[in-house]
Amino acid sequence: MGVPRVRHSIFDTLPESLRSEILGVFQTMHFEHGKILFCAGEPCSGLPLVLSGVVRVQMTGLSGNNIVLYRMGADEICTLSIGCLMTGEGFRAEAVVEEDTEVFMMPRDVFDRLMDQSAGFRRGIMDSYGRRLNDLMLLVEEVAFRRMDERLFCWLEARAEQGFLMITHQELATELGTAREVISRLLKELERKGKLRLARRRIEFTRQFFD
Amino acid sequence: MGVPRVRHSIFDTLPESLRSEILGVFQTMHFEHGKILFCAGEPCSGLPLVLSGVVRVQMTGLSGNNIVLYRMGADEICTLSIGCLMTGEGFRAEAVVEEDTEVFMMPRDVFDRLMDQSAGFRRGIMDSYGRRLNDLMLLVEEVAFRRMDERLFCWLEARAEQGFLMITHQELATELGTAREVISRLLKELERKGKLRLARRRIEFTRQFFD
DNA sequence: GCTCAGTCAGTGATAAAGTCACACAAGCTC
DNA sequence: GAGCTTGTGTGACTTTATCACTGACTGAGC
Repeated sequence: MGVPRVRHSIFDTLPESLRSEILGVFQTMHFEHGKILFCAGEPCSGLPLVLSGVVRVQMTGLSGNNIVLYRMGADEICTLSIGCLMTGEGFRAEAVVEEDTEVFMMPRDVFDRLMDQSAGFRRGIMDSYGRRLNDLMLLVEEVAFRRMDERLFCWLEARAEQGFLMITHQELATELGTAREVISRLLKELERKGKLRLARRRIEFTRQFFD
Repeated sequence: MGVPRVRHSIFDTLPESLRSEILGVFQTMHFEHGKILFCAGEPCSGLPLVLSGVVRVQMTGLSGNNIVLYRMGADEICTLSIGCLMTGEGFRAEAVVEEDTEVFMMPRDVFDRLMDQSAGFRRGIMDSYGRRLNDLMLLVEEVAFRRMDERLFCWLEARAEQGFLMITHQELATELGTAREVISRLLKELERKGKLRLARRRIEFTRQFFD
């Protein structure tokens, strides 16, 4: 495998001495596909910096339904955990690893120290917070006002470049925060229109899809 | 009117010298009921610290529908503006004054300086961010999964202590991110059940409401 | 190969919520 | 009072959610 290039841009602005000290102390953690980075209600053991891979953050409603809130990719920070880390209360969300992931788990005291000592670090954290807040606001708008057929189509469109997707209707329903039956019916409708071909766990996009 | 006690708890942890300097430079601004603190897309002139009053933050969907995201009261910080302030892009939200409000409008350079110099200030900002994020996550869950009759009832319940409310159905619809007709029908239903009495701009709670 | 259990998808019936169109009523100005 | 604006009520219809059930596909074990 070789030694992975372990880096995160939030360290770029640190003075050299501080950086090498931090990087020396840290060990990176590996999480495989399907592993849970943190669960709903669990106290937070540190601030995860995502070095590579993809982590999905989703929440379970009181009704038991799920919805995906956002994803974190390489070079992102699990902003959600900061609140967790500071107040000690867990959030009602869980983080599931979608693609094998490397994470720096930054302990609380290191986080505090960097917040104290580095303006660049602070800026990175605040940026991340701002983006997350914006994402969630857009999500509220989407869930409240957009039609499901349009939302589904957009979601598919954003991942159609490979020509097909391996995903179950239930997983799609969780992405959009709706029921499996709704997705099944909308997909069938798209298949009737000739934009898709459906199979078990598989959605294939036809040329028509892109018109 | 007398001189209002102009204070905000985020200043409490500042060293005395810094605090008196900041407080000396600031002027508080007054906003009256109905005034707009900031509009969607508008660049941000500073970080508003709410000293008194109530400000409602709402967003307009692409469809033109509105939904209330959250409210800010005395001693709160308009966290949303920080992202705005840092990236220079406006958010798609607007802030409307509900009860006459006093605000410290903190300029960008002062914000940066306090972030640099005060751990307490940083902590206050991060706390505020965490709470906002949590609120929005709960809102996503509510909008995605909860039934409207239940949401309406909870909303009314939380403000029923006075025995009546002066509000239009359209305003209620904006609170919950739905259509006016939906609210009208649900309210009529509650009236039929004897829990409310409806009049123009007015909802009166009967004893039955509280059972 | 065959059976069986578990997972995944399709669908009808019904209820809840959103949209459209319009009627009408209350309060305001002239 | 006439004419206007704002707020509410309601029918008709569409979209979405929920419930209940069916059957199809897949993999493990025999």
